[in-house]
Amino acid sequence: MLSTTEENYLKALLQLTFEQEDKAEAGTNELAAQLGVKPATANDMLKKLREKQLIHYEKYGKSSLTAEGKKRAVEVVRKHRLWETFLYEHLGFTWDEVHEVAEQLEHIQSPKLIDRLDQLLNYPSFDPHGDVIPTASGEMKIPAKKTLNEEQVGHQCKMVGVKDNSATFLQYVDKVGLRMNQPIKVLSRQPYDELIEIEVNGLKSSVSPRFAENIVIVCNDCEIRMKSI
Amino acid sequence: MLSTTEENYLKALLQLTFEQEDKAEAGTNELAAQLGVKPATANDMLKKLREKQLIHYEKYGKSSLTAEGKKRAVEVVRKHRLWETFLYEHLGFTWDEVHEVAEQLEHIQSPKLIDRLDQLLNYPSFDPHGDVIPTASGEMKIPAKKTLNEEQVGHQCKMVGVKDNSATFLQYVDKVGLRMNQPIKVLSRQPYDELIEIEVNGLKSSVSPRFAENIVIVCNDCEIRMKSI
DNA sequence: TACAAATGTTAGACTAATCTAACAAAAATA
DNA sequence: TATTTTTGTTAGATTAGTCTAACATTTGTA
Repeated sequence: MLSTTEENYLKALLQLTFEQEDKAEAGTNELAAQLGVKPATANDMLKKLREKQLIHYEKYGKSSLTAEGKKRAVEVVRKHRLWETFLYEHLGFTWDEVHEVAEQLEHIQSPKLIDRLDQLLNYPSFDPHGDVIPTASGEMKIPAKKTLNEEQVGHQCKMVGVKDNSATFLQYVDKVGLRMNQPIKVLSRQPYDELIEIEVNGLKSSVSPRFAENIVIVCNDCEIRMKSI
Repeated sequence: MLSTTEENYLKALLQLTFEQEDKAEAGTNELAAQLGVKPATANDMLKKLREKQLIHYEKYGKSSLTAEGKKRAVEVVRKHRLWETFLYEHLGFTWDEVHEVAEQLEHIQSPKLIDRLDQLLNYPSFDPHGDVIPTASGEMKIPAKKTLNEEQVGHQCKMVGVKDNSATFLQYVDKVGLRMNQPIKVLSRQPYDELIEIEVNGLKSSVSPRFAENIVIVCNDCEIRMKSI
């Protein structure tokens, strides 16, 4: 059984090596910064986690998760995101309030609790921030990226980037009410002029195809490919 | 902010001095036994909690909670029992499974979480074991004790004691399936012979008034008096 | 009441997680 | 390439919570 602290180190390492970018290793200082501890502290823990065969680490080298370490880290992330979803959907927390409490709840040890929570929430694939919730077997469903104009009517998606970085475009994006990771619903597409009607945070707008093809989105409802971790 | 350990000591002291019997103090060995630690360990913590003005304690004397300590302990009990109720009612845990997980969940720090959970559960007064859940203001609704023959038809109650301690009677109690603290439902009362039909753990039985007046119960549905703590 | 048993305390040690300060290695750059 | 900067490590100290072993006090009883 891992301590809360050990779990946090594994989670931080996962976030640095897997989720943020696709570099496979993280440095000691970097990890320490992520966790809000001093490098000396992180260094001790790295040695301890290597002893437990949860990470790969060599003196003066970068660190990465072993298969077992990755599995444990993914379990923590899964719990975190399921709790966030529960707090948001069943207890009326706002999306910015859920994280802090989920940081505590993610360390509760009870496989049955997490299974049942997953069931209660109807096996969600995304948390309130739009992040992917790993399945019980540790797989992550990664939604394919596309642009807003390719999205089907009736589907939900979220913006994860833009193709045009001009000030004019970005100001327009802002005016329409689009924010990174905020859910977007595609309401309709006018046959006459191809205008796309969307709803963001309760606010409805119509955007042109020209605009829409510069908004990179991930679709929550579309076919997804599994990323085994 | 109290540590998980400190909270556990306060809760244990509450259980020893308030819930089990009505003696107002507990000894160091007794407290240590309750928590599964050695007396030396408990002794250190007693000094620490006295420093924080959460308990009354003097060298070689018994310990008891201060007003502030009692308040903190009741909060922990409240959280424990609300979580038990949630696990039982919303996640389909059996009543014997809830305790272990609630021991972990009771230490989650988030007033909002507990308020919302209370609301979700519709402000319950009893947990799945039939124990009283303190209110948000720290009051406990104490159900009045009476005997089974005084209970109304349709009400739920639980056995908390017996008046007759003879072997004959106790064996009969056992045969009917009655256990301490197990929910009993009063199904009907025959007008002809006054036999009381009850249901315990799915098992239906009929008992005589003579039998019923020797079973001490608390009624979950009846009027209750508030015990401010 | 005196002694034995029960209860409670102290001292010293251990582990986990943290820190600071000094030092070592690797990387960047002049 | 030599030097500076960044990065990483080690040593030693600290805090919380625990232990064992020895000692002290209180309680109960012969």
